[in-house]
Amino acid sequence: MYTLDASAIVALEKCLVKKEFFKNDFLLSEAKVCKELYFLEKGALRGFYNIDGKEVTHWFGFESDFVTSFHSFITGEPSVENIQMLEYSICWAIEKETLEQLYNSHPSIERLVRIAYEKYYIRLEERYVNAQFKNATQLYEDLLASNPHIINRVSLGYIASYLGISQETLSRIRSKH
Amino acid sequence: MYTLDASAIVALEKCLVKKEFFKNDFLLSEAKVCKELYFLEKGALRGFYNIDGKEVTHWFGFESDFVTSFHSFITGEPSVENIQMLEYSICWAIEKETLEQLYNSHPSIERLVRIAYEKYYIRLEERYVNAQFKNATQLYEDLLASNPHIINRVSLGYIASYLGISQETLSRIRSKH
DNA sequence: CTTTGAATTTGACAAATGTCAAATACTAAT
DNA sequence: ATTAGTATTTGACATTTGTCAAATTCAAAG
Repeated sequence: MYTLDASAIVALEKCLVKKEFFKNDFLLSEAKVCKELYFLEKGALRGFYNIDGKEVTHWFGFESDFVTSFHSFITGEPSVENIQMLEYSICWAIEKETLEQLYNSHPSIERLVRIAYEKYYIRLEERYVNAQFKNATQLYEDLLASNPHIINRVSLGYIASYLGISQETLSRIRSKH
Repeated sequence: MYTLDASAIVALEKCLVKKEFFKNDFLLSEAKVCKELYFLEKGALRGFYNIDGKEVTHWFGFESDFVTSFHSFITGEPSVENIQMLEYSICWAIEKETLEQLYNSHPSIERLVRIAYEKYYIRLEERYVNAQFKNATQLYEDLLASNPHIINRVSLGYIASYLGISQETLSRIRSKH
């Protein structure tokens, strides 16, 4: 893991704003432009779309994750997704403009972000390939193997959605142990 | 689109190596560590996995794309994917170590890459959500709408694989206009 | 401990897509 | 133009997963 130099840490800390949220609070609602990036110190949350009247959870965030609607944050367009807390959570927020000023004054911060994007990119790529080429049972077993803690913190309806399968199918998979 | 300052362009050009490939040549074979990033000036290629004895194409590259096995390039682990040319192509290659030296001497190059990752991340995210929550017909129609040129340059078997559906299903969708 | 609402499971059936084999169409080289 | 090899389409059927409704289980509040 890349670590910032001391002066960058000082500069960054001056720009972070602590925000607390309770279960079910929204960090972001669709149609709003997301102008902040968040670091999730404690808690859990989900990103979801409303598609044809249904909520589709496509992503979870946990401790130490960077969180935002990346599409909205990067493009400046209104968000098409919602971010909602699954538990009481503590976030540190930074404005997009502030972050970009920090990039100019502290290249090590831009490097930290570049490396974070690399990590997140390959993580998403792996999920993508799995989702497309594994069946429902394999997806669930892989999740159990790689992120067993999710099962204990997230309700099964959200997990089914995250895996791209119906809740009933997930339930049937679980009933076969 | 972000543009480099003049000195960065000069420095970068000194580090790029031109490579030509013919149709069906491999840019990368699985099990090899991918230590280079490529800029595709001209041509087309595909990334694919061998899963259970079947080739699964999960990605295409065209003119102006950055190309590599991101997982292998970033982690330094052996590639699990192959990259193969679909046509005669011209690439510009840069070594990972060389690129990292350029990050240090020219922050604008690191910025260019950071912005490229942002773009690639949200592109992948969009594909991911589509793949998971649209049916085969919608996926094909979306592809026609957003990337009509792909149909003319890539064989249907690869496109079916890319969309995560069987070639027969794609053929039946097409027969209904 | 009981109640109430939410979460999860189960059953019956429908729909979408995959698989395998065969037929047809296309392409490039002779 | 002919041929050989490849790409694409079609048919018949199997399999997986989704949908809807109902039953059951769980969890929090009183």
